[in-house]
Amino acid sequence: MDKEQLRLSLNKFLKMYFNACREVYKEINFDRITKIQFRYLKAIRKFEKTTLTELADTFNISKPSMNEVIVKFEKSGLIDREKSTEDKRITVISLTEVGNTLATTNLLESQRAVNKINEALTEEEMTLLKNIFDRFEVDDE
Amino acid sequence: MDKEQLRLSLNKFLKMYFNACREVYKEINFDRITKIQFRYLKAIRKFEKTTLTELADTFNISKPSMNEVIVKFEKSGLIDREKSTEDKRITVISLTEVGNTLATTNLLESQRAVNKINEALTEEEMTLLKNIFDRFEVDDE
DNA sequence: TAATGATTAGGTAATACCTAACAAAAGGAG
DNA sequence: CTCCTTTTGTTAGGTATTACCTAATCATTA
Repeated sequence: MDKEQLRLSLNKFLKMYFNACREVYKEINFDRITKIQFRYLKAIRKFEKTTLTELADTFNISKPSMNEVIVKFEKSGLIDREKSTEDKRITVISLTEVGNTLATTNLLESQRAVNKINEALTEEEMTLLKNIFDRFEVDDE
Repeated sequence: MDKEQLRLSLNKFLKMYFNACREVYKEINFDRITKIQFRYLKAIRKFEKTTLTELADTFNISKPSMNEVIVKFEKSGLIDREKSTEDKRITVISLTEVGNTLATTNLLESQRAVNKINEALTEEEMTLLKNIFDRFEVDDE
């Protein structure tokens, strides 16, 4: 098969996906969040419950720097902070519902894309596509 | 078909694509370029030859602001500037080869992805995939 | 001579980092 | 059980970069 032709076809599919992304981003006001902030949010989500020190260590930045981010996240309603009862020095950080929505945009985007796939293809085609997609299994980071 | 299963398979494919992107970005040092700078580059590419005023008007920012960006682009070797011979007030802006490469990253990324598809699939499967991709034709912006 | 294109000078606000210093709490040694 | 050290979080103050701004100026054209 001619690679350039396949590339152009791939771009059609990708364009559909990125449109789905843009739709979702618009709906949840994703624009205000920067790349690095998004990475912090995803880390908090991964930890479920975490602390300032753990986050600062994870990203190799100083605690005051991390604190700045965390304070801003709290003011924006993306995280909750609660004093630990066992160790009163510790403040437990977790995502609010809004923060969780932002941190999991990939879920929303791909769900949206799947809906579009569902609309465009037959059952048989979807099965074909799924089988082909499964051929691209990669290790997680 | 179960949508969640299809979504997980889609993610495998997307992960392959984004890995291809990351490979390319690493190779061409894309990290230093911000989102908005990328948009400016793409605009210069679209115009082929343009001027400061045209760019400032296009993005609705002041000419000094635009100038700042342009000067930085020139210092980074992304654009060339040449005085017009017809109207000596005008400086014509165009992309260098490096700038063009950056502005067209999508090309490099999707080419890379196609190579990975080529490695993973048979001729028959690629034809199938191409036909399915073609079902997602969208209007350009 | 007025208008246009580009540029310089100087300023603001936001982001993303930093070090130094410190209070509160916890933990261990004697 | 008290004293000392460590840990956690926070404040204060600082830097560099990005992305914008207005005002003013210079060269050129109409």
